[in-house]
Amino acid sequence: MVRPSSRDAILRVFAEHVAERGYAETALADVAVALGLSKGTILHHFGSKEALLGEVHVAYFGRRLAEADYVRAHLESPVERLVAMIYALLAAHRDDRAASLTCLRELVRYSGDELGGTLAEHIRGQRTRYTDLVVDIVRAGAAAGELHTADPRMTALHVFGMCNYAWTWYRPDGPESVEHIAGVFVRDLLGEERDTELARAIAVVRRAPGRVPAG
Amino acid sequence: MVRPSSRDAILRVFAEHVAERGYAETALADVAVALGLSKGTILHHFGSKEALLGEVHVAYFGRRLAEADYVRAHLESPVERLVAMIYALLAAHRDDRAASLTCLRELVRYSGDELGGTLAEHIRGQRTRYTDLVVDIVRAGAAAGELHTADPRMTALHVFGMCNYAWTWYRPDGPESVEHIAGVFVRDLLGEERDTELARAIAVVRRAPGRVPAG
DNA sequence: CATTGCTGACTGAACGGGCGGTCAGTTACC
DNA sequence: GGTAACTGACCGCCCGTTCAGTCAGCAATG
Repeated sequence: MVRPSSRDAILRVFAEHVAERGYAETALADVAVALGLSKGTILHHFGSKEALLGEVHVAYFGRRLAEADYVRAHLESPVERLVAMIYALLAAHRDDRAASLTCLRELVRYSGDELGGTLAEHIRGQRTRYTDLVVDIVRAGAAAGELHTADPRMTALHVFGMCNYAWTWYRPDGPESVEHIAGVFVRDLLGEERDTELARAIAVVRRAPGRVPAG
Repeated sequence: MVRPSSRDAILRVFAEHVAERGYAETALADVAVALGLSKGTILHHFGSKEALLGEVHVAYFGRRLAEADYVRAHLESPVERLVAMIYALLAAHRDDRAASLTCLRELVRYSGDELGGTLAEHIRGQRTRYTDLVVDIVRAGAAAGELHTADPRMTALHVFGMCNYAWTWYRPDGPESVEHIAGVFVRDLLGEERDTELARAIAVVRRAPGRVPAG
């Protein structure tokens, strides 16, 4: 295999395997042969299997946070921002598929407060930041009277569940497009079609940095 | 340990372990010592670790389906039925906790079309039936003009995600009660407080069969 | 240019622990 | 005494991790 940056290739193939089979069912030996490398090389670069998973998480959340910052910078109204976040989360299932599936499958490894080194702590920090971003959007929308909620944090968790759970049923080659799904979800949540907001949100998210172009 | 029906005890403790650690990280030996049994006994009753997981799934979905049938029989309006299903799904996180967590964690094992014997097929059948129940409720509500959706199946998946994803953050001893969470979700979805429907739904679900009283 | 020595990617064999599963035999109950 | 629950020792595989060593590139040296 080529010399430079096997790291990225390892990360990518590892994520693909975990996305498909799950972490525990993924053997480093399989990843190695898929890359034409030896098992030893993978450990040489990352030290342990767990660290490898950690790096996939950090990279994924880095991308989502960059995207979110871009949305925040380019859309003003809370409704548009919220719609954009919904679309972004769903689009990641299609365009950043391996990492999305990996992180959503193995989410729980970094949710509890169990210790786990500085890496795990960092990942928890990223998650908290992302969550807070959406909570703030919901709160702002409620304050502006543009959307209604009895509890912004719960509504944010509602949104995360609605979008993230799609990993269990969404298939890129399925009949429903991400744009259609986002449209339905937005309508469910906001009570009416929001086609203009949706169109703007889609346009902004598509231009956002940190996105992996559809494979 | 007592002689009769170790089966149920094994199933229960196994589910508790999987709920806490995950399937792959659960060792049958640990379950055995927790029960004061030997590993051999567990295999003697269930044949394999996988079969054990399967039985937890079957029992869990059996309970949810019994509950759903009861709701269907005791509530007429689609809105009330939908509210009841939301409450039931959330309440299971509290009252049927070990099985809920186990099944939601390991959901994916029975979602793909990968083969897996008659048991896996049976479980897929249960899941399909449950999904269809909710899709039908949404469709009926839309037809009656009582709720709006651009796509009943997507809206049903929205509801499942919203409720099921709670496994990643809901804690029985947390600040928010299941009733509060259900109230917020229902409001998010239906656009306004639905306190009377929620109260009726809660009352019906609490009387439903197949429920495990809060531990 | 040839030599030397360093660095870091890479290898492959071996290790060792964990764990699901097997089985021949024992115990307890009807 | 037949049946079913139960045991505990054992097997064998899988897989993450270790490690001593190879090889390619490269910079400094003369």
